[in-house]
Amino acid sequence: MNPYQSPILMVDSVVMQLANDALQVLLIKRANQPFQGMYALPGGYIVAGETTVSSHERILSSKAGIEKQVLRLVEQLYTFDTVAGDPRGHGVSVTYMGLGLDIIPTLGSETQQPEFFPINALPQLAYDHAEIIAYAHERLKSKVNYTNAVHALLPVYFTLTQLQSAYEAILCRPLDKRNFRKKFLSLDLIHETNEYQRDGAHRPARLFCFNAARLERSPRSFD
Amino acid sequence: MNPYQSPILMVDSVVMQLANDALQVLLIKRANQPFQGMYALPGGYIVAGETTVSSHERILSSKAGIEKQVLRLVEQLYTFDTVAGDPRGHGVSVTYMGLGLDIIPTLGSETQQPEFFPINALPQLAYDHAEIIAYAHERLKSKVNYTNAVHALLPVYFTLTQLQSAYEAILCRPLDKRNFRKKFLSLDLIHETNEYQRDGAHRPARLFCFNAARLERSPRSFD
DNA sequence: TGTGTAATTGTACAAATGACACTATCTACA
DNA sequence: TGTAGATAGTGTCATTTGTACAATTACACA
Repeated sequence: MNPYQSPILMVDSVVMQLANDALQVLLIKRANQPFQGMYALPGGYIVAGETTVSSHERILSSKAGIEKQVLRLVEQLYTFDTVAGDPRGHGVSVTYMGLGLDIIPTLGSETQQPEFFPINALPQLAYDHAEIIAYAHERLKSKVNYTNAVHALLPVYFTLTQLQSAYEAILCRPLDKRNFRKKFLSLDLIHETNEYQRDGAHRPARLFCFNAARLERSPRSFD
Repeated sequence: MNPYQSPILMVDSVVMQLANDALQVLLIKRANQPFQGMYALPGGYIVAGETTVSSHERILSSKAGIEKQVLRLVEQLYTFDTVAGDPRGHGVSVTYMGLGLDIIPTLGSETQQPEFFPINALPQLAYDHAEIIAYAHERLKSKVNYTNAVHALLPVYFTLTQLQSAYEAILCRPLDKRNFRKKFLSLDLIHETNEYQRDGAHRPARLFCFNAARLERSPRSFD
């Protein structure tokens, strides 16, 4: 059917969420050689009849029990040639980034101990997965500067403090509270509600909400 | 050898250069079905033992006689699933963008009438290639705003007027001469030389030169 | 009612952006 | 030789944006 012998096609996935004031990445412990016992991104081979997108969904479901509805933003990252020094031999890996909230990985049909790790405290990783995660992190950092992408990491109703914490976790640096609020509110990406979050022995925080549930560009960049 | 049946892997290439004050895209006329006689991006199948990068080089050489040294900037764009309504059937296409100067396409070993067309006056295109070109154009527009990517489209020594024309061709809008010069010079991406270009019956223009021959980010964006 | 805790708000200075028009320098030709 | 034609080169002001910085508000609990 196919007169050409293609390289092996794979998908690797960088699933991220916020927890404990940090951006966290989903990793699995490899059950088999190569890199047995080491951590890696969930990934696998693309089979006939699959698009890269549907393959990505299948692999996350089977390896970490994560169904596609759980990911509130999915974006293709980059396609890597995996030749030099890669024990898998010659192949091509299409990588995706998935963002969500309160994701609880479970043992899928292929049990692989899925677990989230803070992006700044990752274990040693198999393959070139450390580079792929660094690439995903850069992409996310830049994306939150000119889009509402952070919506995929937050609940529908959130406080400005939560929003700022999300940006600080993604950008890995502290932000000035007054400047952050002034700037973000001027972008017209969110609107206030009349609800408040009562949290403890202090003034309650007003809850806000994104205008659009889907990815949207802001008129100018955040930073 | 490969226990999995992968989709067909392809590479498509968006080669661009400046000519006649316009950004131009390399197209070939298809010799075979499907889309026989229509224009398309140069592209082809990735064969065993090739990376996507080496496949891209081979395909440009064989289909348009363009050797890799001629492209002064090559960047991967995106990987498209080619399923819905695509006569090739199920496949995955990795797309690259290549930028150069004074590229003269020739009939390669696979003769396909390669020719440059202005990006704003393209003929009807095969497959989803119009979308791929639009994607490449968006990428380039955004890239020249925060990098020195335009260096790949200009000669080593160039005038500020040439530089501005390049930006206008890429961004498809006129720019203010004084603001453009002030802004660009403040970015520290180029330096002046003591050479002048004598062109006709008017004041000669000073020649400038990029500081770095490779891709470099500018401290802030251009636009 | 006082204390602790987090939420909310404004000002002043620096930097960047954007609109806008005239002078300089060369060639060619009368 | 000097004048016309053509492109190169340059500065100011008003507006917007970025950035540094601290006091007050509203609630829970003791």
